[in-house]
Amino acid sequence: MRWSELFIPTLRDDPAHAEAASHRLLLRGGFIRQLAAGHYSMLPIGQRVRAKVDGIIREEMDAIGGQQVHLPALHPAEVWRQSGRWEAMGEEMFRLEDRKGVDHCLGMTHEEVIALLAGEVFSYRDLPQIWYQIQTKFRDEPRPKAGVLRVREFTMKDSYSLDVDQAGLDVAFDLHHQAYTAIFRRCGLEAMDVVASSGAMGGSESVEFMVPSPAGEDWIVTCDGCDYRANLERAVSVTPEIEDGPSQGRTEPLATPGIRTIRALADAHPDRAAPERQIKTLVYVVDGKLTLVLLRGDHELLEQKLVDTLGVANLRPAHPDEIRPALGADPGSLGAVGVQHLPIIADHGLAGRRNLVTGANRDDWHLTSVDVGRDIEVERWADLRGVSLGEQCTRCCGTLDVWRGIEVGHIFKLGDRYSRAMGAMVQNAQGDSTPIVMGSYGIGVERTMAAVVEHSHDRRGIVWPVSVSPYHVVITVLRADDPQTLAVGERLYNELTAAGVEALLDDRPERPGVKFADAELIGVPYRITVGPRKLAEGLVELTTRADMGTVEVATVEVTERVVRLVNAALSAD
RNA sequence: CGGGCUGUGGCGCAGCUUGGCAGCGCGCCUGCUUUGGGAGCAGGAGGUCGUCGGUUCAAAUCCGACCAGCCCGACCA
Repeated sequence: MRWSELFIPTLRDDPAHAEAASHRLLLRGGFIRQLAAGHYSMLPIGQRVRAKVDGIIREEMDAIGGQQVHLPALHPAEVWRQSGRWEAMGEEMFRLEDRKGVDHCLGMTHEEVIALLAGEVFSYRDLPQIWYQIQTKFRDEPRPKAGVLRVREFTMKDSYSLDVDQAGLDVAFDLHHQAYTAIFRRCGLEAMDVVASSGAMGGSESVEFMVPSPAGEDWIVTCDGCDYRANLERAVSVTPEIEDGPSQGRTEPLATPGIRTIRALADAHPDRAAPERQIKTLVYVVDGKLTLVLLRGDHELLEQKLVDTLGVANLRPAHPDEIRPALGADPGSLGAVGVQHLPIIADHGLAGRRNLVTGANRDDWHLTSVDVGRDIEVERWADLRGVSLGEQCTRCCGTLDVWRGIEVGHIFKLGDRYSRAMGAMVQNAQGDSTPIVMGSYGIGVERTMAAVVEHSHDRRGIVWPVSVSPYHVVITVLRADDPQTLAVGERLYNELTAAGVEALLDDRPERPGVKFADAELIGVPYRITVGPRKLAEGLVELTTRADMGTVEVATVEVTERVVRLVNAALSAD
């Protein structure tokens, strides 16, 4: 294509209000424009990049036997009511009514619709199946941010596996794991697979694909001694033993006027109330019911772990006016000693502990010499605490690191939750009717694009890998008004195009600086510079965007050289 | 939803304190010159100053409400 005929509205200045590198550079480079918070238009070169990512995804999905489908984005509420998610999805789902007053929603995901289709599979002989689509999803995010990294309307590749049993699901899951690894590698990303929480999807196992980036919104825990890696929501670490000393026989009250925090109590009584010797008592409302959540004083609750442990959707911290009638004190003086009427869930870090300090359920008083087993009736033990930087790995005793990542993909083993709800049954080899075992697998397409930019840019702009770049090579004609120079540019363009290389001919009547700056901003991996001076010696220049290295090449040889470079880059996948 | 900030030609901003002709840079259009790292000169086009209401002889400017956007947090398959 001739640049002079394209719509590539590059901006000379950084846009205000664009912090994340991908947001800033995709805007400046003329790839995207914002319509509203969380809704972006893809401009021509942005669409080309997205099509490249789509193409890689399709190739890899087809390679594992996936069949592409296309499902409606607008769903009747009835379908979601059948699975119970019409209520469970809450405010994140866009809902609307048609003219007859019937409820509908914009699809956030398609387990229900797929499970309905799966109802047309009757025999295990027709399994396994892998169905996928690349389609727009809608989620009413409370806070869209960072350009296309977190939006309310986006393209997702979602696929679904159907199997007769768990062993089949394991195979489909592994196939997707391999396909995702290949997809992200081909997009130039170093995506890491980490153990993850299944959240509201349900299911037995899930793995996220994370790209390390400060722009990411998830926290990832990795070990420096082994290959342990997990989302913070699932990560565990060694809890060092604390020496509590002998039991004191019974609890003792301690006047603590005005003290409301773990820190303040530790400062007031450093001898016996260090944070690790206190019990942190939190009160949550779980499905409408007050529940006490206990952790060691120096540990933080990771709410997702509580959600996963209890298997509930509705959970929030209790308000003080709900707590006082139940426990008789305000937050700051709460404890679980003697509490019989509320469920108590405690973190493993408190197991077997003695001589601890906790609130007395009486304002301005605490209790000392508290033994967890003796004085507190824990109904359920669980891993509830968040891992911190520098703690020990449970597998190898190595040191844990915590860093930010962008979630570009997530794969789930769902089981039969949706097939049961939607009536997707097959007959197995024994002739018994059995629910289809499903898996669900997603990739955020624009988020993957943005992750590539986050991962690969410099002060000049984006550095696309050949595989997803809007063009493979840009031919920068320095004097587009000089017929001979332009003719050489056009000849190279025609040769490259004929050889299957996607070339962009910069024939604009701009000065060289403008053309160089734009080419670097939009990140095309190779640039051929055609100027009258070098041309007189039969030479052009070939510049590699990644390192900005430039070599002079004979005009007659440059096409072959670029074809070789591009093909090498594409086949390296 | 809580906290902070911002809304003025396409982009980046000034003007607001102290009310009085709506400005600057870039970009855009025309012409001439220029052409290896975001050119120069000359002449132009383009703005309901986020919206609504109030105060006033007079509002971009003061007051109120609302809307939108950005950042932090909460939230988030």
